[in-house]
Amino acid sequence: MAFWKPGTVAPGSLVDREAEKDSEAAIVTFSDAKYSTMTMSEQRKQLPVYKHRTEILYLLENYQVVVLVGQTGSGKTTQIPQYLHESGWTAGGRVVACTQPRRVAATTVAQRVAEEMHVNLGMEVGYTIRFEDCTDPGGKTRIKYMTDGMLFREALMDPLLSQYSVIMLDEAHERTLYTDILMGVLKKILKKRPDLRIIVSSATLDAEAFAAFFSTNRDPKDKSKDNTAILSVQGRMYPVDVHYLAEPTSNYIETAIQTVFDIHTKEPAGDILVFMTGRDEIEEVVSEIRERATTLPPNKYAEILALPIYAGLPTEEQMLVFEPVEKGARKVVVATNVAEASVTIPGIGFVIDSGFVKIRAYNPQTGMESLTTTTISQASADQRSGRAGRIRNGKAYRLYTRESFEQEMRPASVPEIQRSNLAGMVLQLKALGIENVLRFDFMTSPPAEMMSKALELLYSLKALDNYGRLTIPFGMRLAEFPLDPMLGKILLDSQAFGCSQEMLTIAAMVSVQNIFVNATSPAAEEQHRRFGVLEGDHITLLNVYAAFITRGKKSSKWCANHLINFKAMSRALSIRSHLERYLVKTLGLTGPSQLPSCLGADGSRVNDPNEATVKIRKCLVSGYFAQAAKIAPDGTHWISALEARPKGARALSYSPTKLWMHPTSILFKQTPQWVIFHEVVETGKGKAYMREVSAIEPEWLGELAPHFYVLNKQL
DNA sequence: TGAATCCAT
Repeated sequence: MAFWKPGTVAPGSLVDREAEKDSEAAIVTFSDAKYSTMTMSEQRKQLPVYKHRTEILYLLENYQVVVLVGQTGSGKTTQIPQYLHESGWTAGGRVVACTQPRRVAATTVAQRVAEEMHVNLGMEVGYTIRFEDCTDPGGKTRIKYMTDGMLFREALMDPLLSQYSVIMLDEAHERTLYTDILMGVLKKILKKRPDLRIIVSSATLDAEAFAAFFSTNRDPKDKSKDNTAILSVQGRMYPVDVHYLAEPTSNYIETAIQTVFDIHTKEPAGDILVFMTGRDEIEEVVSEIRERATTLPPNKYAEILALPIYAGLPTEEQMLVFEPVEKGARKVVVATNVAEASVTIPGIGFVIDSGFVKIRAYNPQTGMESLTTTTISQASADQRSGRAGRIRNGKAYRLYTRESFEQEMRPASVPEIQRSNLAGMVLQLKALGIENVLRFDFMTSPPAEMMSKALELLYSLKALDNYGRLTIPFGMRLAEFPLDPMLGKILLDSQAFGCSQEMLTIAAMVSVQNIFVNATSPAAEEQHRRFGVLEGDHITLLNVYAAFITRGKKSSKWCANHLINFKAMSRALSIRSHLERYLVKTLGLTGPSQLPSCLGADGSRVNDPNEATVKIRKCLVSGYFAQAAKIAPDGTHWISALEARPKGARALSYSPTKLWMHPTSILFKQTPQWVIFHEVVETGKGKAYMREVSAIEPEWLGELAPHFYVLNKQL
């Protein structure tokens, strides 16, 4: 059976593919080098998805949207794009895209597929992630792995995504912000491009919902009008025995530790993975296990090795969890949610699940994000348990009752789009020509209040006009910038302030996390202070960066000496150079040398330093004016400047806000009267901490944002 | 006066 691909003149034929197989098999006998060729192709056929190859291709002929329910280990991500390529979907210069929620996934999967196809990565098979385009500039790339956010951005350049014949939205059940928006955008594109095909790869739970979202069939009785189909593919997973607590625990940390020792003393070999919510808990569990392990009779039980893993941990320490332990010893990895989907630790036979996770949620009333410990969803619980069944039969110990799982946990987590700051996304939708964003077809709509808040901010940044239309050229330029709108505005305005070089550095530095290694230690604080200035964190970061490229010669040794995270600095360097390229292009300049600086090229202050820091901080105010605060009378905290706005000019939904200086800020022990800040994080204890803070003069708010702080005498 | 789930552009 041959398949016809809409819009193609050269359908692939099974004859060709049979010939390929023959030649491969024939060559095998000649050399060991080619032997690996056969094993790779044999390996491909062993994957569960291979059995569904014909069916997948058939469905794609007949349905615009195929929802693929595929469990872990089915091989869908690496194989389906290859099947499409082999059967002609990439003929005529067209491309098959496969989106991933994470950068690492996009790069590693592309690497693997390039190996399977015996091509160089970046040619027939490539990937695109932010700031890294590993595809063929000559247009030879046929299979493209990319982050979901990148595909969304590509729609800005080409609203019909015309080069793609098939787009596979992988891991759609994770419901990331960009996957969700892409679904709405693709639904619109499908109306104009009947030749386009979409594969939505999802977990069992929401397959019907995805299909219903894309369905254009208004007549459920007439199946011939269906444009969507659902297909299930088995995974390669071993069964996992799930155990619940008989009674709820009041202390899951202690219960987790006890369960570790129960497993260790009663169960056969196999490493243990423990899910906790954050660094503090992880360190506590790890040190308790280490301590109690010393009391076990050494000749009776194997050695037990407890290791932490979380995103903020330095890379070298993270790597330890992937190393095999000595024979006979048992590894206990205590992890945050990184181990649920982002990181796979080999050799896990047992999972202990606290049932909790920290999630970030945006509060439109205060414009702040909070970080709170929440009960996980049933889908998360199953995903966590599944981590025990990757090598052989496993066991999962859930530190909650079956009743709690069935009655208290929601089936799936709240989609990201319902708990995010939507300003950047709304701006990009406007740039895509979607004027009425409130009526955009979302798979799950965000709360109306979050949309209003986003529109209000964009209006105050002058990216939207009185009618809610994108302003030209400013709003359009801002939308094209791959940054948060407030940060984007300071870069676009930096030319007028004469400090573009400095703002590029600052924007890059606030975009990476954990510049200081182990920032809470006294030694790290001391190093931090060496770069510190009273103007605040932004200029301190500028000093760190300048020292890194001049005195530090971009070396890892210098970083180690100053307790600075080398990986973070390298990333900042790369982000900066990309932002620089964008800024040069957006401003219509010929090269980076045309971008003004208020300091010397090497970061030393050749001009009046005071004048320079004023320029930089004023420029920050031009983008961050909505995030300003004034010190409280008792000097212990700050009050959001929104409080100082006249009633009529206050945010639609406004509540007065106390803000605290984050202990990692260089201004922690200082009392600047007025500040602006990059972000606020509200912790579980209900305290809102400002991060990346700079001292400002209140007059600047009136001068640079008169439309925002209307006639305010209090400033 | 004291603190960091995790991604993405």
